[in-house]
Amino acid sequence: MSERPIQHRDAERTRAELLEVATSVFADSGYSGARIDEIARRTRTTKRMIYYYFGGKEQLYLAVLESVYRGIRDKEQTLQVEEMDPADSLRRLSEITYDHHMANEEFIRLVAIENIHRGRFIRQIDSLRDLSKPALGVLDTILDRGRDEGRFRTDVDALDVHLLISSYCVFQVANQYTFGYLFDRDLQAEDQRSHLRSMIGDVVVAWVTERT
Amino acid sequence: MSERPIQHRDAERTRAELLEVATSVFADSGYSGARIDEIARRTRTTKRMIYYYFGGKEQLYLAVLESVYRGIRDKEQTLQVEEMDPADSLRRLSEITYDHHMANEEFIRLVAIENIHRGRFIRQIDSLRDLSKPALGVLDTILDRGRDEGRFRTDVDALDVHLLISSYCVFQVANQYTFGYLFDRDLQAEDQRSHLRSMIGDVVVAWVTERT
DNA sequence: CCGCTAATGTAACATCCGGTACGTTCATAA
DNA sequence: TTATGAACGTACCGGATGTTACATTAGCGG
Repeated sequence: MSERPIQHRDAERTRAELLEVATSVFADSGYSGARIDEIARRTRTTKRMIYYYFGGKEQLYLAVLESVYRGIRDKEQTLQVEEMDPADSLRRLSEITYDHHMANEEFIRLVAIENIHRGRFIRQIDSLRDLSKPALGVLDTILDRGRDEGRFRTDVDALDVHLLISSYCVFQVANQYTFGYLFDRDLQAEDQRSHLRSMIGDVVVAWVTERT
Repeated sequence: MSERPIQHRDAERTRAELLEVATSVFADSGYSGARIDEIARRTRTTKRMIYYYFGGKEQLYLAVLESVYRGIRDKEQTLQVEEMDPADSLRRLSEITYDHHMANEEFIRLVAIENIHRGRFIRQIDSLRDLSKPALGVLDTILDRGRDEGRFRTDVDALDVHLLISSYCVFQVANQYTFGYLFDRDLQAEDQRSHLRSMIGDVVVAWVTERT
């Protein structure tokens, strides 16, 4: 038996592992449904460490929330919608958002869970507010360009567009199970993807494009 | 102390009261978060009766799910989108859907909860499938009319339109807490309502309207 | 090599919570 | 009136679950 040179007593590793597993368990089962014992069991450490590093179940959940939001925003900031035709930019942004949501079901689930709790936990993390608003900057730039070129309506707000795109993309992930069951359509199916992926861009562009 | 002539031993009333309170508690706290004791406490009967009438927590939750879905579909079927201009009909349908969702937060929350559970419970209630699909009939009729008049695109599916409208309306209720907090905009605020209410109709009409 | 402390493990505790055993009461029908 | 069963209440059980008291070990500075 080859003893792996496991780094024992690695505070950072232990903490990180707990956070990672906790993210997965909370996303799976919700706050009440998640079990401290299960989180511990799935790591290489014990329940005791959750209290040592986080203080308790609630603080662990808060740490999870903050970490996933930061992770998402970090990823978002690396995305670049290149300088191009404003309509194409909107399409591109829509597709990026779509892909992004599809690839981060765990995050969407945690957001849904947080909303079930009426935002009770997220309200305790002030730092997240400042993280979100800049996300509208790109959209604002695109809309400005389109308006300058006289091709976009002037009465459409960036936040409204964001709301529209978010709604669509979040729904496909968050409500896939009930929708899929009730209407017999698997929103995650490969053959649906390309259609659904391009659809929201069409919708947005059709909406913001000025008609004469 | 005037003894109210309460009807004791009224099986139907007891069952109904349990179901009503359970709906509220499950919508508030989720399946795991809901407490059998709390449900009982909020009724005029005892915990024992939950097991007498429903069998257990899970069966009670299933009964709640089925009853709210039936209630929603019943209400939907009484709605009539009158014969009028297809574009106006779409706007009207959008607004009806918007109002409907805003007025039924409890239902939206139960759907969200069910999706957190990946539809595990709803899949046990076959009867709900047949209840949902007819809801697309109205939409189909409107789209047909618009297409016949040569004013709507021919490649837009009723289910796609439904998906778009649902996404938008569900999101406003389901994600109001995180969205409201992160972007500092209360989606339920009175002054937002009229704008958000008319917006989705504009979006849909712009999208399905044929441009030449 | 020693001592100190951060990091970890063990084992239990106290409470919560879904579920049930058992007894009681009321309404109805014969 | 009485027998009977549906409807209801009480009190409790047993396991699950978040939390902690206490003991232990590894690793680092001196």
